Amino acid sequence: MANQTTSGSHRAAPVHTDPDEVSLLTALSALADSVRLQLIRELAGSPDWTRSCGSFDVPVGKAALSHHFSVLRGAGLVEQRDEGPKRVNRLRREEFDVRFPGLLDLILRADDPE
Amino acid sequence: MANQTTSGSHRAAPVHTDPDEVSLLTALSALADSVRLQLIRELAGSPDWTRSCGSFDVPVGKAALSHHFSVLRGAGLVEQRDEGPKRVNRLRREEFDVRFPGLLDLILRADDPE
DNA sequence: GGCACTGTAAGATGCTCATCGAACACTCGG
DNA sequence: CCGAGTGTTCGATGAGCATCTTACAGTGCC
Repeated sequence: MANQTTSGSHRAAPVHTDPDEVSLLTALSALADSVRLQLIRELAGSPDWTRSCGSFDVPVGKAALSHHFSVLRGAGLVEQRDEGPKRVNRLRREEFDVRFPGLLDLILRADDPE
Repeated sequence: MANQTTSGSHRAAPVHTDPDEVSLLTALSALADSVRLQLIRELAGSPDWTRSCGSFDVPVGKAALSHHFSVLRGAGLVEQRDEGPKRVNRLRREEFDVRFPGLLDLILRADDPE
């Protein structure tokens, strides 16, 4: 079989959406959730491809977690790749920033009034 | 009666929230709605204090419309003032931009892929 | 004062979505 | 080949929210 970039996996590849095809409403809806914000921030604090889905400290079960990553993929925010039994993540900084300039920076910088 | 800045109104003044007190999640949630996006865009295209609530071309009844404006006020996006029987609006561009730099510009510029 | 106009408040409804539990699929190491 | 670890899918559940209808409260004009 064609040797894939990652390392041959026989699993169903995760479905990605290019940021260019994402509507503003979709992007905002994806970001308007505390769990997903937390995921993005935590992901931003780690090097690319170093964090598996289960390695995030969020207060939801793994089913919900899987759902959230699906939403983030659909919004062009996260890219995933299978690495052995794990699915590792990468924040699509540049690409997303081209589509929605400044939005990601805003999310990562914002200090909330609490 | 005390002549107010606007012009004396005996009505309950609309409750506003300062953008500084708005959390990122609140702002994003307020923006993650097609009707409210439409309101903001239409409002941005008109001079301040020239648009009454009922003057917007959105596909909802006036009760829902009133609700949406309430959400926008709570997110520090819109300021309202009573002018006679009407309630006129103003987009809080500068103030909101200080709290969330670039966000409003992003919303107003974004061309959706359709 | 009465009436049209404008917007809010309250209650009901329906839909979307975040969540969970359980079952399943895949990978890797013994 | 089994078993532990990882993640997805499915069905169900519950909460939140956008919406509507109806009723109500101001405002201004005749």
